[in-house]
Amino acid sequence: MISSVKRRPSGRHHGDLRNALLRAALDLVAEHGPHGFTLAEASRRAGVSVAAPYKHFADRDALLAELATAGYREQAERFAAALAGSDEPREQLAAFAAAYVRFAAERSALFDATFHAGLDKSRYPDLSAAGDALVDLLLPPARALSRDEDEAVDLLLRVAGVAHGLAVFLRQGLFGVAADALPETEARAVRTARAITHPSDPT
Amino acid sequence: MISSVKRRPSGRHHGDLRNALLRAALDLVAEHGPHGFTLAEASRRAGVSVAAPYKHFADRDALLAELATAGYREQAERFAAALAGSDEPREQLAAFAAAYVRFAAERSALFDATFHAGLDKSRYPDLSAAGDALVDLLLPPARALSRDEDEAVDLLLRVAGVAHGLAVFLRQGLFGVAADALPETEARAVRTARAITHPSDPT
DNA sequence: TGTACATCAGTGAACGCGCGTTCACTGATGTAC
DNA sequence: TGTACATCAGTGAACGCGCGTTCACTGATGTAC
Repeated sequence: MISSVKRRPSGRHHGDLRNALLRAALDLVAEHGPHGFTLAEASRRAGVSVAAPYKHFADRDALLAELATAGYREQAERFAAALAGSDEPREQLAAFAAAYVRFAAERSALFDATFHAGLDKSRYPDLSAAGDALVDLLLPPARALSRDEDEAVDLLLRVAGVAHGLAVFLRQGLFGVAADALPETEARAVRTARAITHPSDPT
Repeated sequence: MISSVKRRPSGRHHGDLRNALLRAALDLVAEHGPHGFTLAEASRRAGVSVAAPYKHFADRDALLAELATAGYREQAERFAAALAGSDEPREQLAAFAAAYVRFAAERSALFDATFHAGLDKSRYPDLSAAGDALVDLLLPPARALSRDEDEAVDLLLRVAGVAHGLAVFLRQGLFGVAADALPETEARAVRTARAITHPSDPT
């Protein structure tokens, strides 16, 4: 195994415990769901005592919040790339919907961490800021298709709504094995987004 | 308080512990989420020892599964009523979407119990049967708008997808206080369902 | 009507478990002189 | 270059807690005779 980039791969000190804990936590969420993560088990997997995490995180929830924040940031990257694929607002929103579904399938633990961890967002400013950034990223194409701000928010919520619903259904296995069903579900999300943004949509 | 209908409102025996436990469990889910429910606390609220529930349920998950099953059954009632409001398939699906959102808002604990409890459905035949019954109920209007079965399933999933996504967003407070936003969210679900089933939908 | 008995819903005490968190500590590292 | 020292990431033992589950039990009820 090629050792990851570390500042100090020293004897006593772990070197990169912070990230090792985040990775272990993500694995636990992947295996047991967002509530199956425990600080104790994450410590064990990182090869460290149960007290060690407290040198890097205030408490259990703080670690989870950091995971969720990372999730939002990765979503932002993916959605930005999706929007960049076209300059037609309708196609941008359709690409966003597809990217949303893909994120939930490919990074399902991170998806769970952002949506199902049950964190009190207001306690974690970085987390809510990362969430707000997503909205800021996605509003422009919705505005381009809308008469006013209310309509833009409405449109975005509807497109994000389908994306989220289909993503959750995919995660829950309602479409059979998740990996097999991904392209199909992406296509479904795209078609639905197009229907929602269709000029003849009887709004 | 008017006492509920009981077979034996006797001294030593509780009379209706089974239902009292289910009600207490539902309250706990409402207060702390689907993972905040504990058998011990439910027993306390029912005014009974922690061992008492085992006379009525095999274990903790069995109680939760019963709650989820009840949730599906109530959804079935509500959706059937929604479909009965029209004989136009498009309007039936739109009414279903609205009813879905309404259920999530008005019976949020039951909604959480059905979707976020993380139960292994295959271990509870009654639960999965109740879930299947929902699909059977909703497929007919989707079939009426589709060329074949695959298209019908696809259509239903897309409509249910928006309904679910908007319901979750509403639950998470993305639209402000849930109660205030309910009519608005229902309307959004209806409009989106109509857009999806619109004849000119570029499928 | 009275009595003996089987049933079974609920008791209360106990179990082992894993958790989050705290604490005084240690020892490798980097730095100042 | 060598030495004294401050730093601070990680240790290991311990805490109190609430949980799910088990167990032998009890006593009110309904029933058979």
